Amino acid sequence: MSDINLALLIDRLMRSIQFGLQARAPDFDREAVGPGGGIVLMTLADTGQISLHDLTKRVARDKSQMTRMIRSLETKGLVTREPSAEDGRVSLVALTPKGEQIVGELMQTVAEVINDILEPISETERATLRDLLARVV
Amino acid sequence: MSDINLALLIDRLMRSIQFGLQARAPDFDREAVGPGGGIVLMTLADTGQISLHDLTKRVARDKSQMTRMIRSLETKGLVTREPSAEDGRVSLVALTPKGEQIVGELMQTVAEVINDILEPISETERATLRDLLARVV
DNA sequence: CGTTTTAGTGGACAATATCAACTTAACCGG
DNA sequence: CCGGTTAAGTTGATATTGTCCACTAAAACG
Repeated sequence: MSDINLALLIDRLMRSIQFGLQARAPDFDREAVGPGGGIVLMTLADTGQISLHDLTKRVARDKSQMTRMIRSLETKGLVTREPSAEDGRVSLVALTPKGEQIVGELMQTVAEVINDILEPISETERATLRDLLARVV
Repeated sequence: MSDINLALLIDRLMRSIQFGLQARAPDFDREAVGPGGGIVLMTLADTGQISLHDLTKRVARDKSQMTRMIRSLETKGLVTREPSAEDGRVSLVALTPKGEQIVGELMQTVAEVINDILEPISETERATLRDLLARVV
């Protein structure tokens, strides 16, 4: 039928993931980065070094918010910032070794949680789901 | 490969929807229910009259948050609450006629936005996506 | 050059989330 | 029937996140 409640489905799915992670958070979120920080870290693991501006667009958050988030992660020693050589305005963000380690643990836990959630659908269907989502974003 | 960045994909998709809606918000969000209120209203349209407790579980939010949200929607005249006859603890929430109208406009706009976002995939693929999501939540 | 974008920062404030304590009503075992 | 326990809702306090706007400094542009 209609696209109408796709939004509700996605919202509920997102919530399920958050809840699942939260239940296990004590095991892995030692640095207390929270959900927002987790998304930023995982995105950084995905992209490698990236400008704050591009990172902001990628995770679709407010730029001022991103400034604060990066600063918080920086003081925890998980990311570094260095000014760009070509453009004096941009600052490039990247994971530190410690950040890499943290994001590794995080992604493993996320994978486990999502694996649980996707239990009702088959392996090939999961691949289909990932493919469809990747194409629309 | 891995399930790892499915979380990122879903987050980005959710964000896209929010942004798309926000851009059009002045056209339809006259009652200023905001994203949270919108989800509650659409869920109510889905379920019909429902207890606050079940509603809370359905949208996976905190019960205290839900209390406040419903009260806010109530003062806007979009929902009603009536105590359950069978159980003196539960209060049943439902849309008012005005709420029905608002949620109608909202769902139409949501459908348009999602339609735009899903542009890169075909009609049958959209059906597949909806089906898969519905089965995992 | 002067003007206009663009990347990033900072402040103020609104919206949501989270956690714990509390009230009242149902439930349940004796 | 009664006391203890669980469940539904409410309230309060606080943390986190989101949003908007003004501002600086460095490109880009004509």
